[in-house]
Amino acid sequence: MATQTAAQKRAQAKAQYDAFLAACPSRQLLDRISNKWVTLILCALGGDGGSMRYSELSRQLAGVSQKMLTQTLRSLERDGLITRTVTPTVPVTVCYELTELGLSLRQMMRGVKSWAEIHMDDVLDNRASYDTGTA
Amino acid sequence: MATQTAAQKRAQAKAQYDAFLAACPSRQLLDRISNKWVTLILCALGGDGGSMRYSELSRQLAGVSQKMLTQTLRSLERDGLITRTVTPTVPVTVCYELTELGLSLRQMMRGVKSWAEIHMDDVLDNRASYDTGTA
DNA sequence: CAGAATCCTTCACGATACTG
DNA sequence: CAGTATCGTGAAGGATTCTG
Repeated sequence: MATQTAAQKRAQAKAQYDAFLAACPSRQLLDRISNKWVTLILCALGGDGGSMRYSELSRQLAGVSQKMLTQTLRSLERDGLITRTVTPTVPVTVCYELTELGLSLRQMMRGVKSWAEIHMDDVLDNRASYDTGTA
Repeated sequence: MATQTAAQKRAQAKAQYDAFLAACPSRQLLDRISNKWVTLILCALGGDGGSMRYSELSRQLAGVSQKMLTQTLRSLERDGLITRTVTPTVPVTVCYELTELGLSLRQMMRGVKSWAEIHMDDVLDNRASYDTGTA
């Protein structure tokens, strides 16, 4: 059977992909996930119950357009980082949730988001120094 | 003296910034660092001796244009994540190195880059399933 | 070697309007 | 509520040329 194909492939994967190479698929993947909205969506999901509706996400990610939100969610769903669940109520209810895979990436993303918040003032100071020529 | 201004501000910073808010400076910072080239540059620096020349970076980050490389390096320098050292040899020698601040972010970035490489096949499988409609 | 400056294309993204 | 579809623009980013 081929039920372990993915596992087998993954066993070799660790040495196979290299994002430093332009043609490597992992370069494109890195490009997709190195994105403001991806970071924020992954951080938002798993916040409380681990499941959020479209409108909740829209509210939490202040300033995101429907287009960007939908587009990013689709991309994440396609890559298997989140699941989309439609409940046929009236009106319809859609919930997004992290998969195991998405959860594993969320750890890093939380780190990146926190880094930005924690070191904001350091960066601001550095910019001020750089701009005024202060060594 | 104002030598501890930065430290004082940082003491409050942890609760002050929130990247979920559109107007928060940390949102812009998150946008800047959530970037393919930023990730790759930070990963490249600190690789060996911790210092790299412009041409070395250019070679390592396959496919990067001079414009993007220079632009990203300037941005990182301005934010205090890397230092730029010019040695007036003939021809001139320029070395880039991570600062403490840059080093702290590099940890996350290495994680993100590794994640992309390690989970590439998982993502590829998920995409195939999504595209063919295979549940 | 390590850029700066210019031009030019494309596409990311927002705004708007419509649907089940 | 949770989208899809269309349009328009501004800016990101590549290619090219020039310089200390």
